[in-house]
Amino acid sequence: MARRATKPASDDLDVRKATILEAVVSEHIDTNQPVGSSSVASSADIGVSPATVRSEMVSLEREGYLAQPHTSAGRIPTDKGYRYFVDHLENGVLGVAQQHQISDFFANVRGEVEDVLEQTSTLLSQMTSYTSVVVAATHAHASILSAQLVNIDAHHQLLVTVFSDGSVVKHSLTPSFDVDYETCAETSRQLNALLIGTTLETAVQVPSRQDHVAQLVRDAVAALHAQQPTADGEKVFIGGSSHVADSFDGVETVRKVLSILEQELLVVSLVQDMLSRGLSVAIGTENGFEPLSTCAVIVAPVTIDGLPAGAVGLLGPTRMKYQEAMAAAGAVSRHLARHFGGDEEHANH
Amino acid sequence: MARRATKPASDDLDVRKATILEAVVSEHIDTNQPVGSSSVASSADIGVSPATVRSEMVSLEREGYLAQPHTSAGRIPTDKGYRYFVDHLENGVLGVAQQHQISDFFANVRGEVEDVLEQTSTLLSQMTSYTSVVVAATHAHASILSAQLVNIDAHHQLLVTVFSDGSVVKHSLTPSFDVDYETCAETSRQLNALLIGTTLETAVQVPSRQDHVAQLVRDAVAALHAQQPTADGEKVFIGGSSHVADSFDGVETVRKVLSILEQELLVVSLVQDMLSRGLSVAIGTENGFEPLSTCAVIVAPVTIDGLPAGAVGLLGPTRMKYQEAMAAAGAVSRHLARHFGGDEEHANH
DNA sequence: GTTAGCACTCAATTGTACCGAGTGCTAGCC
DNA sequence: GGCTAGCACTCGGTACAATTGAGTGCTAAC
Repeated sequence: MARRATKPASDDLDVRKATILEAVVSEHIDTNQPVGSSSVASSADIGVSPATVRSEMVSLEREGYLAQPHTSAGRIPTDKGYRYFVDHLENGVLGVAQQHQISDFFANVRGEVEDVLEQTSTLLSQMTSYTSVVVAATHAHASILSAQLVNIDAHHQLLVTVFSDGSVVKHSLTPSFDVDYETCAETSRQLNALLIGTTLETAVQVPSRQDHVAQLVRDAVAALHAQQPTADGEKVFIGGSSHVADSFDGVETVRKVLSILEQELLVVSLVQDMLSRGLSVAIGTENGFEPLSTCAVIVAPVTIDGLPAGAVGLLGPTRMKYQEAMAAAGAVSRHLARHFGGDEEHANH
Repeated sequence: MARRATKPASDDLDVRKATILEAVVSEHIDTNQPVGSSSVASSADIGVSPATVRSEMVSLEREGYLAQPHTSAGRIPTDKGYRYFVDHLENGVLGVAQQHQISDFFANVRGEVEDVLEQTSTLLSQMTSYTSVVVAATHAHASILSAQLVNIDAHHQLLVTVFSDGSVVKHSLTPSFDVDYETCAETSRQLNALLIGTTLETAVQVPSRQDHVAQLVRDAVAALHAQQPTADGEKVFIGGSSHVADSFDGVETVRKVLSILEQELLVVSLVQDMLSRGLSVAIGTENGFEPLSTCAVIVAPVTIDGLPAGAVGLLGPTRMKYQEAMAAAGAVSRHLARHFGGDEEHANH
């Protein structure tokens, strides 16, 4: 009660305690069962009896790394225990088969950026058996390459805007007056003159004239700049949500997690939040969403030509296989960066 | 064994049998429990004793409408039993609250078609507590209003095509030669001359010259016409997949169903198949996918200005609340048609 | 044709005993 | 002083039997 021996406040543990903790965590990840002192003691490199392990476990429990479901059961890692485990994990290497799987995928993938990202998310979830998340960053900073107003019919026009990052956005206009082809063409010309080279963050000077073309230009610019800062253009691709069903016990947990995944905005903000806090793994309550308190989330930022371009992530139970999952996420993120970056081809073959 | 009394082959039942069957089905839908003879007997308008009900049930079981989990349990409807029930359901009316919910939604909804459909799917799943599916038909028959080649950089061009149904499609081109702005503009002009007014099913005569512009035109047309007939442009929006978790007992079933839902092509073909067979409800094995054999699927086609434009659907357990669900799907489908059809506004306000 | 009565079946529940994995503590050992 | 063998104790899980009760099928009488 009074004096503790060596490391009081530091989060560093005794070598032996660390070994024990790691043994408990990895065995629990394997078996999903409470881990007892004897199986830890027999676990290879601990030359010490179960009794000793036990007393160390008591201490680890007092310090919050382990917990006991009930008196006569083994120990389970707490979030803090997992955290220690993850922090002291050396970077894993991917199996050769998986490396090949990734390379093959990126060698053969076709289609537009969105298609590639969607398939990437499927790949990642198949590789890991966890639910995967691929987030493509907003194009708020991309400049406009082209803006064109297309006449659907007299009362419906479509503003089609192409950005320098290759994204295309459409906005419907429904003016109260009739519009003909020529008016559209003229509006397109003025829009191009006005918008090309600007970003969505640039303020532009719209014409104040009262004619129809000016009116359309104003409407178009307004529609374009009206992007909700929330829906912001991030695209999210979620793959393998069926894995949620086998990652968690308890239907209620499954429902909660699925229900979070349905809200893409939440997912985006979770990932963004982790990136901004510099976290690559969020364990249990660390992610800030109560319904996800039995989940762990792994993210790996994707950086293309030095710029943040999004992230890939994995969501699994706290008892997930961190090393494998982190290695997979990392590898896929690097491949993505290479695929879209620099001198490489942009999307299509 | 020899003679049966009245209706031998017809799928029509005795009035009393029908009443009993309906009582069993609706009580089982309410309780998710096998239904016994006595609770059917006491169920209102059957002026008959449990014993009589029992002997009728034996006969219903022989004819395949009911099944018994085990000897001393009540009866459960078979798929055939549900089918009879559904076929003899008079059209339900939606609750006032729900009618309001739908009207409010469509009065306030903003954004492009895709956004509206996505939100519609969320609406439908929230109203019914089932997983919803919204399918927007392909634009194979829509004609091209505009085709433009935009220069991303010297080696990357984006072909942006606008169709008469308001859809916008992009295709990346990566020619092996450098392309400048003027080449792009000229290509765009030729593409427009060539493509405007055609559909993707129209064959077009591409130029056979060897200059860069002609090359680009050929590439662009090829990319445009290369649409997989499968991925065909149908958009699918799935809402409320978390409801899968509380619709089914058994993690394995949940996993299977989610895993089907992940494969959008499967979902589309399921819906298309049902539409082409003129089915509005597929119960259990009727839907043709083994993993969905404990599911029922409801679809309601969406017809805009007389043309098939897609469908809305609901997926739940075979013991779903058919009347409510069908009413909801029907109402939403009608509102969608009105929202996008005729003189109404196209998408935006 | 209907039904009351009855014997029967079988899942679900309850109670009991037991096993064993795992613990915490302590006394003795190195 | 740290480690460990030994031991009493805890408590979830399992196995088994007894009991309950919802529900059936059959039959004889109305």
